[in-house]
Amino acid sequence: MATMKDISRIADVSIATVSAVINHSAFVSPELTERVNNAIRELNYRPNAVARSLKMKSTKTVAAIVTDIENPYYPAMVKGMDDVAFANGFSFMLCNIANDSERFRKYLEVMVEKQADGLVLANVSRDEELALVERTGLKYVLLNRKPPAYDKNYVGINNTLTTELSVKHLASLGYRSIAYFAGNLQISTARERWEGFQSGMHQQGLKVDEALVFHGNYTSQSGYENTKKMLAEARRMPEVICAASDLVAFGAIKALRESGIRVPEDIAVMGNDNNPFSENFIVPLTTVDHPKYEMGKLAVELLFKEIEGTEQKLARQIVLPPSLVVRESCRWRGELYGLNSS
Amino acid sequence: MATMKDISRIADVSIATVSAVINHSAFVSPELTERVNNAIRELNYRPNAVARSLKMKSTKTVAAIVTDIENPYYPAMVKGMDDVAFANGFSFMLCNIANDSERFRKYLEVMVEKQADGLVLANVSRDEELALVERTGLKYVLLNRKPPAYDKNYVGINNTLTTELSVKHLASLGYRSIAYFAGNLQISTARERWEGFQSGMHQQGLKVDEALVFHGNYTSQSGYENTKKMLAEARRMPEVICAASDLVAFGAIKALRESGIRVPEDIAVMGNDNNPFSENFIVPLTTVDHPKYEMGKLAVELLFKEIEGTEQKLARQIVLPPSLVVRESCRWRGELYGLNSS
DNA sequence: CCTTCCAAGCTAATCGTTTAGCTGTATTCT
DNA sequence: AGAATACAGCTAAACGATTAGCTTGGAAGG
Repeated sequence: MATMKDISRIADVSIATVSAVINHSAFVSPELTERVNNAIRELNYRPNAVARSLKMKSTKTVAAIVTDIENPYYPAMVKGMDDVAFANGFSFMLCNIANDSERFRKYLEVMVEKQADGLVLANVSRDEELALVERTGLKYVLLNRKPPAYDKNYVGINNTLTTELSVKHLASLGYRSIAYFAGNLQISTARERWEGFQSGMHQQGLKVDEALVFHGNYTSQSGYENTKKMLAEARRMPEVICAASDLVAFGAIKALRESGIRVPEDIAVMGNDNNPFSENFIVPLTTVDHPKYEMGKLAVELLFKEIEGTEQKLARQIVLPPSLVVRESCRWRGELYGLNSS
Repeated sequence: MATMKDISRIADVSIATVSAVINHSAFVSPELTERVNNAIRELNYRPNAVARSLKMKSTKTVAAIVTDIENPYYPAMVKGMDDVAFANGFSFMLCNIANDSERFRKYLEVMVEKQADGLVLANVSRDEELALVERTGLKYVLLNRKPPAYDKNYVGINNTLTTELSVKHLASLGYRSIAYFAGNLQISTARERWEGFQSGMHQQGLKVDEALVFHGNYTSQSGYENTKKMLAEARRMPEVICAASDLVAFGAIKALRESGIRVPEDIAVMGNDNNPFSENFIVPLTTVDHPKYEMGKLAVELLFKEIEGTEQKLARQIVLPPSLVVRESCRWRGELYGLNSS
C-alpha cells in the first residue's frame, strides 16, 4: 500500500503538503496540487484511516450491539442505523451477542479497544449491564429497552400505548373477554405493554380477568405453550388473545389451529410489533406497528449529537408512537352483543 | 484514556515491559508482572487497538458487504459470519449497500482506508463489480452469487440442484404440468436454477412448456404480477408453479388466492430458499432449504484461510447442497393420472 | 535600500503501540 | 579470578497520518 511518503516523494513535495491537498486544510498552489493529485492517481493511493484515527483520536465508527440479528425485529433497525452512519461518513460495526451476556461483555471491551466513537445498545434492561456500559466511558444511546430508572439518551416506542391501542380496537370490534399473553416482566417493554393492557381495559370499562392472563416471554414457543395451557386448564375461553408480541401471536395461532379452533371465527388473536412476516401469516395478523427503521435512524442521530457534544448536555429520550394495523386475525363480533358497528 | 505510558509510569517499568506482560511476548519477572497488572487494573486500562493495528498492519476486522439486510435471506448468513469472526477474535463490520451500486463503490473505498483484513461480498454478479473489488487489493471471498467465469474463493449452494430436486419431488407427487417463474437471468443463481429446472424436467421425462415459463426477479411482486399475467393470458393452466424463490412463491400464492384459486387444491406452489417466513405462511410452503448460516460461516472461514495464506494458494470454491422441505403447498395428486403413491 | 509583512511550503513532534537490539547484572565454567 | 554466557529489562525507532510553528523569498512600505 502506498503511503503519503510515497506520494510526497513522487510529487516532490513535503508530506505536509500532501496532507494539505488531501484534506483541503491549507492553500496549496495549483501546480503542486496537480502534482500531488497525479501521484495519488498513479499509485492508487488511499489514506490510511488507522493512522489518521490514531492521530485524530476519532475512528469515525459507531457500533451497534444487538441481541439477536435473526430476530426479525432487528434488520429494519440495523438498516436505519447503517443508513444514518453512512450518510454521515461513519462506518458501522454490528455486534450480534446472540443472547449471551459473556459475549456482551466481550464486545464492550472490544469496542473500547477499537476506539469506537459511539455505541447503540439494543435491549439493555438490567442495571448491571448498564454499569458495564458506563464503565467503558464510551458515548452511547439505548435503543428499545432500558433499565427501570434510566433517564439518559434513549430511543424507543411508547409501549404502553401499543396495548392501549390494541384494547381500544378490540373493544370497538365488540370483544369483551380478552386474554393477555404477557412477555417477561423483567423487561421494560413487556412491563409497559402489560400496564397498557390494564389501563386500556380500564379505559374501555372492561375488567381484566386474572384467569386469562398468562406470563411468558416474547417467543412463539411461549405463545404456543400458553395457548395449550389455556386450552387445557382455563375454565372459560376468551373471545380474543392479546399477545405481547407478534411471535407470541404466531405461536398462539399455531396451537389454536392444531386444536381445530378457527382464527378469528372462534378465537381471535391480536399481535404487537408488526413483524414483517405478519402480513402474510397463516392468518394475516392484526397488530400494532413499531417504527423500527425510524428507531434505528433516530438512535444513531441522537448518538451523533452526543458525540459532537454540541447539543445541550441534557440527555434526550425519544419515544415514538406505535400505530394500529388492521388485518384479518380479529373481526367485528359486536352482533353477539347487539352492538352497532360504528 | 489511560495509555501504556501511564501504566509504565505507575508500575515504574519501561513501556516495553508493559507490552511484554500484556502480550506474554517475553518473560517478565513475577514482581514486575504484578506491578504492571495492578496498574492496569487501577487505571482500567485497555490497549488501544488503533495504535496496535497501525504498527502490526492488521486490524483484526472483516467486513461483509451485503445487498439488503432487510431481505430475510441474509440475517442467518450475517449471524454465521459474525459468529466465526467473533470466535477468531475478529470484529465484524456490516455494510448494507441497499442495492445501490454507488454505495458499493464507496464502501469498498472505506474498507481500504480502514484497512479491513478481508471482505465477504454477497451477491457480486457482474465482472465490472468484481474488477472494482480486485482493484482494492484486499483479500476477499464471494458469497452466494458470482460472475460467469469466476473461479476463485467462493461459497454458495448448488442452485442447479435446487430446482432439479423440486421437479423430482413434484413429479413424484404426480404433477406433470409445471410452470416456472424464473429470476433475473443476469444473476448466476437465477440462471443455475433455471437450468436445473430444465434438466430436472428432462430427467423426469417431462416437457418444459414455453407458454408456462415466466421471467421476472426474486421479489414477491414479480411472483404476484406473473401470476396475474398467467391467469389473464395463458391458454392452459399449470398444475403447479415452481418459483425461483420463496418470495416469488409468496407473491404467486397471494395472487392465486385473490382470484379464488385454492393452493394446493387447484394449483400448487413450490418455493426455493426456505425463507424463515415460509413455515408459517398463509399456506406453509413446500420449498428447498439453503443452508444460510452455514454459508456465512464457511465464507468467513475461507476468508481466514485466504488471510493467513497458509492454505495452498489454490482458490477454493465451496458449493453446499440444498435440501427438500416438504410442507403443505404441494400435495399428492397422482390419482388424477391413475398413479400409485409410492 | 532596508525593514516589515505575508504566504507557500517545509520540518519535526506527536498519537499509542511493537520490537530489534542493547545494557548491565548474575551465574557458570575454566 | 577472569572470561563467557544468559537473561531481565530498557532505549529508541518504527507504523502513517496531522499540524504547530518555522523558513524562505518576494512584495509592499517608508
